[in-house]
Amino acid sequence: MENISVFWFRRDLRLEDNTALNKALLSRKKVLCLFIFDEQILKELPSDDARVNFIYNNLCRIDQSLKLNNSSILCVKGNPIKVWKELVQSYSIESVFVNKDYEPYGRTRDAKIKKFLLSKSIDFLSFKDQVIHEENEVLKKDGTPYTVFTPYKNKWLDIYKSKPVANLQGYQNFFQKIIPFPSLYELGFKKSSINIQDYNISQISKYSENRDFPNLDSTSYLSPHLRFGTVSIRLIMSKLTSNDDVFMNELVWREFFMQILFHFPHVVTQNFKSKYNGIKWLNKEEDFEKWCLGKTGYPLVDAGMRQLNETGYMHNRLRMVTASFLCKHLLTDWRFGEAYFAKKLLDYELSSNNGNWQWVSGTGCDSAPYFRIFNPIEQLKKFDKDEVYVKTWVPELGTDIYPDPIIEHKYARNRALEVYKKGLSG
DNA sequence: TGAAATGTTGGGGCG
DNA sequence: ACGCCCCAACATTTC
Repeated sequence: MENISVFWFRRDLRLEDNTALNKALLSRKKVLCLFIFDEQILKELPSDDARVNFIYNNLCRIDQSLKLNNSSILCVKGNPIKVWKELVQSYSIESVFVNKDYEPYGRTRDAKIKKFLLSKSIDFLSFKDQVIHEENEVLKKDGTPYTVFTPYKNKWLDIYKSKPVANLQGYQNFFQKIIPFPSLYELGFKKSSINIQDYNISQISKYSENRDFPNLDSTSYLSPHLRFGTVSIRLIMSKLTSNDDVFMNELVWREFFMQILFHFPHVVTQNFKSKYNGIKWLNKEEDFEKWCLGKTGYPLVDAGMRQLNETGYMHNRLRMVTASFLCKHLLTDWRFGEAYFAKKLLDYELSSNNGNWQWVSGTGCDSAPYFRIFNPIEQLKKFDKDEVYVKTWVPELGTDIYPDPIIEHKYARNRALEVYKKGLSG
């Protein structure tokens, strides 16, 4: 049996500028491409999940280009460790190439599989690909991680050197075998009504002037593509100019929260700052329901939530407004909001979602102070003055079907200040 | 990547 | 001309 390398696709669904794939193709062994639909993860998802659809469509696209070269993606569904145990029986594998995953679940999974493969004398080689700087590349002088954004960003920029984007080399090195690609139905899923759209790089140059105005719809729609790796972060960085510093900041925030999650994995379930542990959340079920459905009676909050529910996207400013409303006005634990966003957002990324929810709730590292409370009426005046955005998503606005405010702003504000103050310790 | 409360200033109306 | 009041506009502090 021919010795081969395996390249395992995970959240890097592209052939272009893919670090581990390029390394594999240069390894002088034929490269078999693999994707595993992890049943552990899939079983939590609805059968028409848009993100599964997106992954599936991108794998199909890649499989089609590989088939032009008499190769294929081996696409299977199962428990990753079990899949690997079968694979080493069916193929004579010399090395396995992956791009590094930094999330707790991925790290545990990879460690287990690496151990198994090494026991079979198979190399497990992992590479930095989804970030510019990974967890231990941006550290303070004493070698510990940053927990404050600005100094982190300064160091990040300080050590950034642009690298040329790698071209795909060695198409002829793909393992020559045509393997049928499973249908979405065979994987236990069906077509979603929600679509992940292409990104639009040309919006980036206007990011700093437009970013606060949701009605302009001037977002790049990059986030799901960075999440699933359908574009490389190096390619995006290479498109930025010195005028794009505000946009670049957001990319640095992305890596800031990734390294926070890496070094402080307790944030997944706990406050980053334990002195906020004493906050007495009200967690009223009916309030949370109304927030989820976009029926709070605050037009801007409701518009944001309905945009999320209907499209899987939410404009950045609305993420702050809706999150602040849930935590501060409704005194609902940020974990409920985080879980809802995780379920709905097409660009859901554990590190960013968790980091930003904790930022809003005041419990996170370098977060907004607890007494900073967004006024949804003021925010509407400032950022959607002509009410174009709110009317798009809340068509019944102004009629008597539209509900009265769930809570009075001034009362809610004072209540939040009190409850937060009382809950603080240390 | 807030907002409200409080403080200060300065112009205009008026006696 | 002057002091007084009112209040808008802006600045600072507080939450």
